[in-house]
Amino acid sequence: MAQEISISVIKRLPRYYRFLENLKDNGIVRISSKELAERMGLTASQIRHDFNCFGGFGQQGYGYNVPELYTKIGKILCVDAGVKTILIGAGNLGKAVASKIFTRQSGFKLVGIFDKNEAISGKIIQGIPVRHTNYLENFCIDNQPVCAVICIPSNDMKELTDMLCRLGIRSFWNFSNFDIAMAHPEVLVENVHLTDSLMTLSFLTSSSKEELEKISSAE
Amino acid sequence: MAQEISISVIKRLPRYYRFLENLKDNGIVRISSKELAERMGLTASQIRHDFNCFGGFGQQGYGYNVPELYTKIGKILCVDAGVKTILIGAGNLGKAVASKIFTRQSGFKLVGIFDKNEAISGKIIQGIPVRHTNYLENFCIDNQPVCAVICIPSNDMKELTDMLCRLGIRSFWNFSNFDIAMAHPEVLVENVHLTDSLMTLSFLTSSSKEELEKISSAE
DNA sequence: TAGATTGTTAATCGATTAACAATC
DNA sequence: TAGATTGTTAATCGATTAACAATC
Repeated sequence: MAQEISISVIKRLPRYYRFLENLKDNGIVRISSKELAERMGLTASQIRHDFNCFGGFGQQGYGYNVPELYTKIGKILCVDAGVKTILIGAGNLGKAVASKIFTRQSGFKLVGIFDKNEAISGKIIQGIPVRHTNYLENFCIDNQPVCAVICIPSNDMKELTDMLCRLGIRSFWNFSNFDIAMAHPEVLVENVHLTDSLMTLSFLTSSSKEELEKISSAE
Repeated sequence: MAQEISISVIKRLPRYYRFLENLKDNGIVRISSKELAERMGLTASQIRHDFNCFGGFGQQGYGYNVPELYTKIGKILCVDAGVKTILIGAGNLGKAVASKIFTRQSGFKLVGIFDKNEAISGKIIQGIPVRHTNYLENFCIDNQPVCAVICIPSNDMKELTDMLCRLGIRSFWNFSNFDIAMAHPEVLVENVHLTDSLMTLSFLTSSSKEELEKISSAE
C-alpha cells in the first residue's frame, strides 16, 4: 500500500533523478536501496520509503532497475510536459536561468522573454527575441503561458503579479524577494532566494566552531 | 533559558532579517510576534521560539524593537564579516551571483574571479578583473580566500575542489550539481540546485489537482 | 493595577529510521 | 532452497504549535 506523499519527499525527487541519470549513463542497470543510500548520503530506509510513496518500483531480492526507475521518476516530475513559460527580466540572472529552462526535459518550454530595458529589445536569448514589457499583456492573451519566471527586483512586483495572475499564469519560479505566495495564495510558487542562501552560508562560515557543533548535533 | 539552535531555525533567519529591514525602512519601531507572524505567514509561537534560541530579544507586554532585532539578527548572521571570497566561472550565472556577493552586508567580500575562457580574461566584473584559471592556485596562496563560489558545470569538479580545499577554502556556495559535501565532509557547503528547484516546480505545475491536494494536506 | 505580550514548557504533529515479514 | 532485498508497519526523533506563568 503506497504511503502518503509529503512535500519533503517531492523535494528529494529531482536529486534521485540526477543520481539515477548518472548511474544509467554509466551503464549501471541495477541498484539496491543500500548502495544508492551510500552514494547519496541517505539511509536505505528513507529511499525505500520515498519510492514507495509512488508504488512499488523495486523487486524483492533484486533491488531497483535503474533505467526503469529513472523513467518513472521523470514521469512523476512531468519532465516532458513542456509547460509554456515566459521569462521576465533578461539580465545576467535571466539569461542564466533561460538556459536552465531550455535544458532538455526541464518540464518547461520557454516561449517569451520580456524586459523593460528598451536597449535589449530584439536581442535573441535561447532562440527567443527579448520583447519590451509593454507587450507582455498582449503576448499572454495570444499565447496563454502557464508559468512565469521572475528575474527582476522586487519593486512594483505586486502590480506585475496581479496582472500575470489575471492573465492566467498558474505557477511562478521566483528569484525576487517579493513574496508571491503571500500575495497570491491561489498560485504555485517555487522560490529561489539567493540572498537568503548566501546569508545562511555567512552564518555557517563565520560562526564559531562551538556554535556550529551545537547545531550539527541537532542536524 | 535559550533553546537549542537547529538548522531549520537558521534557514529562517535571513527571511526574518529581510522583513525586519523592510519594517525598519518604513519607520516601524515596534512589532509583536503576532503581527510579524501575520505578515510573514508563520505562527507567533514559532517566531518567539526562534528568537528565543539566541536569547531574549523582546519585552513582555511590549513586543520586539524592530531596529534592535534587525541589528541582532544581522550580528548572528555575521553580515559584516567580509569573508574573502573567490568566484569560479564568469558566465551569466557567475556575473549575476557576483552582484549578490557584492551587496552591502552579504557577509562576504569578493576578492577574485576566475574563468577558463581566455577570451574574457581581464574583463572587469564588480570592480574585479577576471583571471584565467591557471592563476587560481597562486592567487589562493597569496590571498588566502576562505570561501569559493562555484558557477561552472560539474565536470572535473573533484580535481578543482580537491585543490581549493588543499589551499585552505573552508566554505562553498555551490551552483553546480557536483556534491561537494559528499566529497569533502570537512568543509561547509550551501547548495543552490537550480535544476532541482525547477523540477520541483514542474511536478507542482503539471501534477493533477487531486495529487496536489493529497500533498498540501500534509504540508 | 490591568492589559498585553513575551519566554518557556508541554503537547502535538510529522518525518525519519529501525525492524521484519513478504517474496523474488 | 537459501540469500538478498524490498514493502510496510512500528518506534523514534525532531520540529512545530499550544498553553500559560512571568512580567513589562
